[in-house]
Amino acid sequence: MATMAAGGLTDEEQRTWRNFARAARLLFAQLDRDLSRDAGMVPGAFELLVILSEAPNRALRMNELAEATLSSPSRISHAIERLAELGWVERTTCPSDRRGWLAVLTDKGYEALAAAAPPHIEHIRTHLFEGLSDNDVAELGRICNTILSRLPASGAAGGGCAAE
Amino acid sequence: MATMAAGGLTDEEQRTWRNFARAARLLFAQLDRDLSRDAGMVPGAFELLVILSEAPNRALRMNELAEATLSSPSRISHAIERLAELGWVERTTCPSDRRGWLAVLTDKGYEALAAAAPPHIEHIRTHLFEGLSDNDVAELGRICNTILSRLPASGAAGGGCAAE
DNA sequence: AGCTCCTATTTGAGTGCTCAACTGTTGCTG
DNA sequence: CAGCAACAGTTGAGCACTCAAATAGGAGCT
Repeated sequence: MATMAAGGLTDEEQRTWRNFARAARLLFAQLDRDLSRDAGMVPGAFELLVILSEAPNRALRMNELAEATLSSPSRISHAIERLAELGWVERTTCPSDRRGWLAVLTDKGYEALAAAAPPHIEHIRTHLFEGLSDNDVAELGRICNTILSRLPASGAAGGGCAAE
Repeated sequence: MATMAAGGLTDEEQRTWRNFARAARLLFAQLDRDLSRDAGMVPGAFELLVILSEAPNRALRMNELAEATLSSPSRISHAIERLAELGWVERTTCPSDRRGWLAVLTDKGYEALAAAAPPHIEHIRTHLFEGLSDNDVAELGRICNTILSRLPASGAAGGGCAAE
């Protein structure tokens, strides 16, 4: 029944596209659920905390956060406000540029991250990697890197940014 | 800097995970933007229209829609209401089960889908497939299918459901 | 019939995201 | 050193999704 969604894709491409979309969405949904159940963490908060924890002085400017998470300044602004209400980050003015703000990970935020990380990583392993061979993992990484490199404003190759 | 997010993953796994997550999110975000720009279609609406268009009589029950799109009954209920307001679907009572409702794709909805599909597919090709070899496509499909098959409540293999 | 449990769906409150203004800074240019 | 475009970030409205509660019909048992 290769009707509407078929267009100019081969059968193989259609299958791959649907599998890729389903796998990605289901996987992210599962991980988000796990994270919110285990750590009471809203989807996306974890990523912000990780990135901050890896930054020098555990601090980053808002636009750097936006870039690192591939999201809009607006989203970062809202999200950091929520994290600040939880006491997980603090905002300090940027010394070198009075327009800017630094989001700083607090000790409390670091602890929340430290508590959330191990189960989360375990879930990534069980849901994503456990069924894949070493070769599959390498192939998947390579292919995704290729996809990334062709997407607008991606920052592909090796892991991008300072987030590694 | 393999700190918090490292845990029990190898370097290769970390790289693959980050590339996969970035590629998937960036790709979906791009396609959603394209779709909403070209067709004024909210993310997710397209998928519903496709599934309805492929169903017998262009009609499906709410729970079937939920299953096919891997989403909650609640989301379907809200989403179909929005599509109904646009005149793209209609709701009729289900003859065999008075609890149920059928969502039926209208001609207007079919036209909207027919207009939206070609550019969308073209975008899938350019963003996802154009940089991949035939072998990459096959590998990616196979790997995603493996991932799917190990995820709870997935319905993997060959394309799942009637959606092919 | 009547009871009870299960399934199908809707509803509404709450929350996070997007998009389009808006405020305040910086730094280039004449 | 004005003037002004570009930049950094916030704000608020609007919308889509989630979760829990509510409605309502079916199915099986006695």
